[in-house]
Amino acid sequence: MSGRKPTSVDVARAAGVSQSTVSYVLTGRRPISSATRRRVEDAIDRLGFVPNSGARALAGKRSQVIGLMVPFHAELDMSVNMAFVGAIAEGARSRDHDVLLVTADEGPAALHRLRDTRLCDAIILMDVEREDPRVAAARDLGVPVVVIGLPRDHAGVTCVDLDFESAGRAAVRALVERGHREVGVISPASGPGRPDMSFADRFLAGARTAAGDIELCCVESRASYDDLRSAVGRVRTALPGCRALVVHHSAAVEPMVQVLRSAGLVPGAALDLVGVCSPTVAEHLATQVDAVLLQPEQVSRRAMSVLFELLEQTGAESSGGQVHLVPAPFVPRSGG
Amino acid sequence: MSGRKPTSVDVARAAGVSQSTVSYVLTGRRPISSATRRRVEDAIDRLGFVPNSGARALAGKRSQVIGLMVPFHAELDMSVNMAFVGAIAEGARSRDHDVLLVTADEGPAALHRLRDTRLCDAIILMDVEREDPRVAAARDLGVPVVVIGLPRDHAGVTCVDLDFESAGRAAVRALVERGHREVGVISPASGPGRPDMSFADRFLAGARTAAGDIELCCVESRASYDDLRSAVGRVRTALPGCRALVVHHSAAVEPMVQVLRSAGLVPGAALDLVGVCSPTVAEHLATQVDAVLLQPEQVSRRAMSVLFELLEQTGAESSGGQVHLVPAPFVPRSGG
DNA sequence: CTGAAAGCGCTAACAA
DNA sequence: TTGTTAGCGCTTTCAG
Repeated sequence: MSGRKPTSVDVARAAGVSQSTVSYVLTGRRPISSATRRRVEDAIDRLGFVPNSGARALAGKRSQVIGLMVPFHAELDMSVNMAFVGAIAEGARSRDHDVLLVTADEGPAALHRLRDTRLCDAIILMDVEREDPRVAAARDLGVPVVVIGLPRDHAGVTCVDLDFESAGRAAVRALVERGHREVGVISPASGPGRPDMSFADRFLAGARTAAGDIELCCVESRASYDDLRSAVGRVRTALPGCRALVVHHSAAVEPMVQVLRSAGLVPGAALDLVGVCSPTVAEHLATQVDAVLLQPEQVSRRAMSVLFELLEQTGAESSGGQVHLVPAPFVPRSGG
Repeated sequence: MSGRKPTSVDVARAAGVSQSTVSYVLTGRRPISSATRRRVEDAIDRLGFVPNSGARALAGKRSQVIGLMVPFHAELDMSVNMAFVGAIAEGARSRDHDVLLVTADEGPAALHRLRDTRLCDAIILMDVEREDPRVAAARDLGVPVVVIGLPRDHAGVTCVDLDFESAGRAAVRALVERGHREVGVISPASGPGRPDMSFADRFLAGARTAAGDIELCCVESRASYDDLRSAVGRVRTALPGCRALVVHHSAAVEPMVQVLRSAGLVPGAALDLVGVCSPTVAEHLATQVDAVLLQPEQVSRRAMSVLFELLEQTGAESSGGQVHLVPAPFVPRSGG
């Protein structure tokens, strides 16, 4: 039983090389003859050597950690959020990085803290809405930041988000193509916890574009039955002949199907329903409906690749401030 | 504009003290006269000094980071999971620590990695079920670990979990006290992603204890409408006169209320329903039902306090291996 | 292609 | 109560 945990010095001794050579084998920052490389690598896994992250961060000025700011409000759709987080964690690991989690209610101060402690090399902000004090802080943080969402004033900040506008277009277009002349659109309600969701408006803008001279009735609703039932009621009051609905809210799609079924309006038969939701929700639906898929994993993957591009730049070139919109594919109900 | 970011040396110079004094002011590991303490603290926030976490970890042998292993399977109730995570993050920050996130599918290897890199001082494993390879790894990791869940072989590992057994007792007892002689219990189904949920069994064990000579009909169901409807059907087939139901599944409670209402069985009127769910779910319910509250935040808080106790011990005393069960309070529907 | 040596910015003896 | 000093375990010049 070796008492102490092995260091790169131990590895160097075991391999009969200098300690810096061990480091260079690890970092790959200079050519190493395959002979010594093998001896070092052998020593490494013979001793079970793992580099000390603190020492590495101190000497190398990089922690190999990505900061991730996550919202924990009860109002949000947590299963979707978890999908974001999971994919981000995966993307980080696949690039030999780790993820440090901070809660959104630590606010802009957390960004400065993460920078100043040098705890992480780059930061991802989830769930950024129209107005958000973190965006200003991110802009001149001096550390690469990628924002998930599309804030109003996003000049100089790299943003990745779902393309809600094209999602709105796709949803309505699908219904128009099925011959509908009247369409109801049910958007997530902006509650007290969500003062300014830009995505709802972007979705509606897209929907209106696709509608052209088609009648559109837009109402808001939370994801509960009773609210959805009343939302459907409002649509049918405004547009009595309407047989086409769009629900823009992952968590509302399943309840909506139930509401409609219990009102005798089976989606796919009595009316057409387009659900705008995550793939998980779409798959678990008993009744097949048309879907516009919001894919959190895709957004996360994109965010990670953009983030690591920023990270690889020297810092001078600063290709920041771009907006990346991830498409939301339309998937007709099984059988087209 | 000061170019470089200030270090403790800069602070020392500005305060006219030695660098170690700055360190001692920060760590509080030795008495400092209030006079110099003030001068140091002034210098600190005049310069905006923040200690470098890498250097601190390297020198101090503590990273001030808690590792958190989170499950990301789609089968799980993500909103509940997020509540766990949020409360853990909060608990860490309130003790001046941060949280490093790793995904459960990195498995036991991640535990070794976290230990060997010295990335974190302690680890929390979420969602540990009956058999879990991570438990063995945790047992002799040499780093404090707290497990959320109750694995079969938990000797030598500190566990924190909800007290599902007493929750089961409370749920059934409440119905018995309301005069019911026949009770249906609907448990979460153990799908392919969840081979061995110990909590479902513990809940049922509690339910059976409280039942005594009362008729109990236990069925499994997933959280969707159609499944729940069929589950209710099965109960009513077995126990035609049964007017008392328990649903043990946060995500199933709201759908269940709908299923019952649409069958003309309004909870609280035609029958009594006890929902075993998180406070969030209970609050958002339109129809008031009796509830046994599973409080993820309480579990997290407990886990954190236990973890920090372990962390404060020298390591010799090893008060590990204890099991901490967090009670699930029964809350009668409004008005008692 | 490899080695020697100087830090990175802290903590914690050891001295006073 | 405070200062001096020796590391922590790496990365990265600077020399060969």
